[in-house]
Amino acid sequence: MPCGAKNRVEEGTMADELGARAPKYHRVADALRREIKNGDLPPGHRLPAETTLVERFRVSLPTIRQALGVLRAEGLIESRHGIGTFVKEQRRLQRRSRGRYGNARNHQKLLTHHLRHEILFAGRGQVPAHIAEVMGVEPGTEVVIRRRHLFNKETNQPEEIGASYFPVEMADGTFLAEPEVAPKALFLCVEELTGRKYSQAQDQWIARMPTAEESAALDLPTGAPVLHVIHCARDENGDVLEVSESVWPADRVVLIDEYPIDQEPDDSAAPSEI
Amino acid sequence: MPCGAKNRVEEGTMADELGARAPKYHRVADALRREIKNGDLPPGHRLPAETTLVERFRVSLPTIRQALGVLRAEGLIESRHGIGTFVKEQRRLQRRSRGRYGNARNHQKLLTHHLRHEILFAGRGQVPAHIAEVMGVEPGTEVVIRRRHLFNKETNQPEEIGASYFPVEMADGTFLAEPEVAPKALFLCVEELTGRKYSQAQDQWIARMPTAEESAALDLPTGAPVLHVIHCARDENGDVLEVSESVWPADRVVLIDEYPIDQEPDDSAAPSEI
DNA sequence: CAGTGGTCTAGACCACGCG
DNA sequence: GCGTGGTCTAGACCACTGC
Repeated sequence: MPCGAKNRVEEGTMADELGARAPKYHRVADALRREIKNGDLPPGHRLPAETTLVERFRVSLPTIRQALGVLRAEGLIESRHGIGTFVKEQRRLQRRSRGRYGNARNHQKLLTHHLRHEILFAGRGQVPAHIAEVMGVEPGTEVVIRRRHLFNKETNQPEEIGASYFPVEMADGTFLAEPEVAPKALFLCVEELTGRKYSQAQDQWIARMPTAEESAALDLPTGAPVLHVIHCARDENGDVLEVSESVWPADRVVLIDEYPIDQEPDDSAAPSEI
Repeated sequence: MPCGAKNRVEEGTMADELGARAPKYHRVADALRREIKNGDLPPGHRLPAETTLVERFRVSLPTIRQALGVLRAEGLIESRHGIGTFVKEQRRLQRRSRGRYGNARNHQKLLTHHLRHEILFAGRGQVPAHIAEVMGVEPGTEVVIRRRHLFNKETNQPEEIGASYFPVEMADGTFLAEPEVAPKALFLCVEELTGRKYSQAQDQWIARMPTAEESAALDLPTGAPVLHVIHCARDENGDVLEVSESVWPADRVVLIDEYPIDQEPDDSAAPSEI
């Protein structure tokens, strides 16, 4: 540094907001975050080049890059190699989660007609550990698996990674094990094939960071998390008819769930000690 | 580098897994990830020191740190300053989301008896923009707000950040605007105070990266996302009784939702074009 | 005190997208 | 070609923890 001033980051603009002892990258991130939040840097706008920020904040390039890394992890900005760094559009598509069942019974069609289905795999396979747990079977048990990617028909953007798992004795030999797109909602197919009715469900909601595969398949920017739902449907006897899971890019999608609130005390739901 | 070999990262161990053109930090992350996944580095185990990894992989310290940053962002490891870097325990606490209502009607008590409540604020205030939207009021409208932090009684770890918002004309002047912990589930209090019944709900599920405040309040490791639910409850006329939101540390909590599946086609849920 | 991770620097070269 | 971000290096010093 030319003069003796230590810890000077755009003196006067931000020195008083955080203690002077906060890391430089933190203070740079804070200053940029404030400009984004208050509208000086609106969504879609390009940030100054990293080298420009180096001059402006009087810190080194790696420090600037660390600051941008913070904002990237917060989902506020997105960098495109060779082009620049941009303020992200914060709009999320709204997708229905549970109105699904009643809606599909009504219209007897695919649950998600605004999406293009791509069946990656359909057939027998070993159940993954996290699915085995909710299915109540040993890890590695053979099940019928259907893996799919769903794309937005308009933008062609990937919007969901999904998979369904069925007990072998129920689904093997049926078209559930064939890679054609089903003619209507899967659960209606299962009900027809087996004569059993979907009557109760359990959903597990998980937020986590994506695997490298998910990151590529969903076209996720670095640092963006995913929303992962594991859905287990049973008949009235409590036998598992289907376990399905979906993974959404959380920076682009919010899930909406609408349901009635019971007016009566509820004993049916096992009160699991948690 | 002493010899001319470019792109040599622990030659022979990993060079063939990814193309030799993959970034070094990527290949280092991959090698460590594999050791974690296959159990060579079990949960809770300490990784070798960064300087040790420098020697082992023959790359520079910043590169090792970048690789560890990848794994940290995936939630696989956690660094503790002055101590070391550890493989994270992947267990998540299971918390119920929806059984809530029926359960609480049954037992007439607090929804979450395993948690310690800390009321941060109770009283009138301006409704935040994202809540105003679901409430159907102008941003900045005055509402009654209750903000709370919930801690695990056993471990004393923060487990949820929550807030409830009520229309002023409904809640002002009642104990809902006072900072004492309510004697039973809030919605039962509201039903008693207003004589109106909670009859329908909408939940929005969002996964995102935490703000700095949330990161501190929930004691989140760097790179861990949060699960954010915005819950809107209405009476049978469609009037909003309460909007509440909860933010959970996604690396420690999974939300469980159990519900019956309708046997009849459902027309009630507005089919919103999405 | 020694060992750990956290911050910061001043460079270098590469890969990408566009004009 | 030029400007952008992506990768990588060899250092330095600081801050935290536990012995």
